[in-house]
Amino acid sequence: MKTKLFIVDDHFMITEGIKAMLQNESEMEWLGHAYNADTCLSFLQHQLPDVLLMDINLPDKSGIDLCREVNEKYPTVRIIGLSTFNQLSFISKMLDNGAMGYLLKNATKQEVLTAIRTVMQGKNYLSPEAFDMLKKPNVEEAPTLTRREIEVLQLIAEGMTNAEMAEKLFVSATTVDTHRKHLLEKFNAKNTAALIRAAAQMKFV
Amino acid sequence: MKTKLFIVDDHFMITEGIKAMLQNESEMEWLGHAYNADTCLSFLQHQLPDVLLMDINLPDKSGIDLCREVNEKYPTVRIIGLSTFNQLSFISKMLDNGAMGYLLKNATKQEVLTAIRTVMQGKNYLSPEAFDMLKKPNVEEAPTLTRREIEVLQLIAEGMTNAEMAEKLFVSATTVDTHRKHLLEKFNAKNTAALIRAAAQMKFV
DNA sequence: AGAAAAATCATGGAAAAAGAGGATAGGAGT
DNA sequence: ACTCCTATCCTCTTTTTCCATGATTTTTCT
Repeated sequence: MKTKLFIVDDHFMITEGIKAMLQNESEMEWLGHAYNADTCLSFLQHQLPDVLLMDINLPDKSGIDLCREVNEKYPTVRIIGLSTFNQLSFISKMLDNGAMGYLLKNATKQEVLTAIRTVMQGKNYLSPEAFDMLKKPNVEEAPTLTRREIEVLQLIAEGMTNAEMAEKLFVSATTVDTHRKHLLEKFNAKNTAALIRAAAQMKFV
Repeated sequence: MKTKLFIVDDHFMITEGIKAMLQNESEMEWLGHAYNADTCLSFLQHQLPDVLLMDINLPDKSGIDLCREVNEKYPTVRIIGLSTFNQLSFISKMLDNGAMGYLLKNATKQEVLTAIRTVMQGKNYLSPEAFDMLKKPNVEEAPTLTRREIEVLQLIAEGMTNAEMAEKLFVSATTVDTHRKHLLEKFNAKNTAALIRAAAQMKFV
């Protein structure tokens, strides 16, 4: 029984590269590729691959959303996430959303084959780089912010002072200052600079 | 006379993809590939391609630097820059440093061939996306920072004060403060918060 | 209805950053 | 030789943030 493969990635070179790497492997069957999430979902309606290689960045939606969607509708499809090195922070999100493996785009043929075989055995596969990334304890849990705190956070990021925000929000400057203090606490930040960096990393600003 | 091609890119899938795309083209001769700038430069010492496809991100140095270097040493080599969509801001730098063309990694086989043929005629080739990018004056151009400024910027983002940075960098606090002032100017930021947000958006921190 | 969370306001002081104005020295490039 | 850039250092003043410690009112949830 051959392993049926499908890939969704908007970079033609990547899809061609994988195809070239795997086309001489007798155990692999190449079903085809898609350049965006929509086309991928349409394909899945009439044929299901065993393994779906998925870029985390797609033109119409994030690979993370697509991953969850595919996993809900077609739980038998094993998903392997793909990304370049600078997007490693998305690994855990992909895995949370049902991906069974993760590869970087500079993976060798051998590594790709190993990844596919591993997930076919029902096990998880992480590239060494992805593994390193996951090892380090993720202290960067996004805190829960109140409506007002989000508002203040975003104004801070725009460069406004407490007095300016107070005027804009029709409250006193001390109120703004209190929200600000809570933000520093919630983000565990020493000062504004650390706060905004953390907030930026967590996509708040 | 065949067109001799060489590619330098640290993503195996990309090099394989291009090879697969072009290997059946009789006018193209595949010289090989390199995964980093060093290997590429070694190769060029004994054989020169007509066209060099070059990723803008390499493990040992930026494609931009490599581009300049190759252009100075081997001006006959026509360089085509390669990147994914989110790195478009480097286009003009590559072109400034001697690249004759620019392709995105989701280029089709047809586009790659067109690019190679165009630069072989001594003309510039830009992918449509790259062209769009160059057309619109990007107000959010990342400023050019000095080595020290980058250092200070990153320490600010970590939440350090001027005094702490001064100690760490073995300079006086006023020096750090000067770098800080220059950063505010270069990023056009009112204060630290705006600075860090801008820097985060431009991937400096 | 009652508890918890959120939003509001305050005082006073210490620490840090921002703004304005300099200066000196080395290196790269013209 | 000369300019520009980088990196270094300085003073003084004002503004802003950070810290500590409080409190009241409104909203939300159980």
